[in-house]
Amino acid sequence: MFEVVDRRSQILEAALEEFASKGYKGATIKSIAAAAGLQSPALIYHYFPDKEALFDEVLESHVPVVQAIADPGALMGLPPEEVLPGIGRAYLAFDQPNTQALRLIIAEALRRPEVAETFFRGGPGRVLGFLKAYMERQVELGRLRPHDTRSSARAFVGMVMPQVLGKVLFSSLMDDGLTDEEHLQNVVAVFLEGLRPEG
Amino acid sequence: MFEVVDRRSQILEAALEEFASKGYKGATIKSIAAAAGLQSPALIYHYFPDKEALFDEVLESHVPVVQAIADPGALMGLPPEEVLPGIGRAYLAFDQPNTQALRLIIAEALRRPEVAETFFRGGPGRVLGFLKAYMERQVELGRLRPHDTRSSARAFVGMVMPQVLGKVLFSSLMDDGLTDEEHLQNVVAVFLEGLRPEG
DNA sequence: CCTACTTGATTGATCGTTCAATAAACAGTG
DNA sequence: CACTGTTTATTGAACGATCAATCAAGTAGG
Repeated sequence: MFEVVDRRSQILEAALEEFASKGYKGATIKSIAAAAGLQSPALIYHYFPDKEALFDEVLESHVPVVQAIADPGALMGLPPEEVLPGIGRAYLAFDQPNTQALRLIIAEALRRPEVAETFFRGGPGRVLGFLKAYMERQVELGRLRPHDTRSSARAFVGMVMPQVLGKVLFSSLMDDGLTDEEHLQNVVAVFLEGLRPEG
Repeated sequence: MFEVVDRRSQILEAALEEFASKGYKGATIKSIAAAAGLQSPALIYHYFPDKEALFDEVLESHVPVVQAIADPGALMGLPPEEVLPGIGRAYLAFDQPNTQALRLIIAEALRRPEVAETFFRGGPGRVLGFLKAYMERQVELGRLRPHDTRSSARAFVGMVMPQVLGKVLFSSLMDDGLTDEEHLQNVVAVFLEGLRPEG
C-alpha cells in the first residue's frame, strides 16, 4: 500500500481549516472528520483525547514565532533603516495558510484569556519589547531624537497593521493597489523622518 | 407594578454581553435568557423570531458610527494639528460597552463576510477614505510634503491601533502606564514631523 | 372578554464522546 | 515461507446532554 499522508497530521490540517473558518464551537468533530476525509468521526478519538486537546495542538503548532528578532543582541547596533523594514516584512508575510492561523488565533483570543496571553507573549509582545529597547538604544546612539519609546514602538507596529488586517479581515474591500513593499517603504520613511534627530 | 426596563431592550442588552463574550455559537438562548433574568428562554421567542434575528438586531444597533468625520467638508481645510488628534481620539474612545460591541463585531467579521463588509463601510473604510482625501488636500495646500496618501492614511489609523487592541484583546498584558492621550500626542507629532514639507 | 405577556414541558436535531466489532499491520515461531 | 497471537487502525451504531424552537396553558390589565 502507498504510505498516504499520515492520519494525525491529516486531521490536524483539517482541524485548522475548520476551526479557523467556523470557530471552536462552530467546527464540529463531524465536520473536521469530513474535511479530513475520514469515514467516521470516531477515528479522531484514536489520535486525540478530545476536541479541546485537538484544538490546543492545532493552536500550539501555529503560534507564530517571530524570527525577525531571533537575535536581538545583533540587531541592537544596526541602523533603523535596516532593522525596521525587516520587522515590517515579518508582519506583512501573513499569507495562506498563515492567514488561517491568524484568524483562528484572533477569534479565540477574544474569548480565551490564556490564548490571548500565549499569542501576545509569543508574537506582538516580544516584538514590542524588542522595539522599545531598540528605540532607546538608537536614541542613545544619536540616530533618533529623544522621545517616548513605549509610544513609538506601538506606532511602528501599528503602521503596518491595517495592511495586515486588510488581508485577513477585509480581503477585497481594502484593495486599492498599494503593495506591501510600497507601504512598508513609505511607512519607514515617515517614521524615521518623524524621529530624526534635530539639527 | 413598576414599569421596569422594557423586556425587549433587556434581552438585547443581555444578548450583547453573551454574544460578545462567547460568540454566536457559544451564546445559547438559555444563557441569554438567564443573563437577562428571564425565567424561561421561551420568552425570547415572543420578542424575536429566532436566534439569528436577535443577533442581527444586536449587531445593527452597535455598528459604530464614526462621528469624528461627520462633516468631511468642514474638516478639509483645517490644519492636521487639529484634525488628526480628533480622529485618533474617536478611535481611542472605545470603552465599555463599546469594547464589547467591538469584540463581537471582530469575532463575527472573521467568519461572516457580510458583517465584515458592513463594519468596514460603516467605520474603518470611511475613515480611511476621508483621511486619504484629507491628506491629498493638505499636500495641495503645502502643509504636508508630497507622498502616497493611501499609505499615510493607513499608517495614521494604524498608529493608534495597538493602543485600542491592547484594551480590547490584551487588557492587562500591554499596560505599561502609557495613557491614550500621551500616545496620541506622540503619534501625531511623529507623523506630522515625518510628513513636514521640505525647507 | 380580549389582548399582550409569561411560563413549563416538550420536540426533533445535533452535539461530543464511548464502545464493541472488524480489518489491517506486525512480531515471533517453526 | 506459513501459521499464530498481538497490537494498531478504522468503522458503524449508540449514549446522554444540550441545542434552537414550538406549543398549550396560564396570568394580568384594559
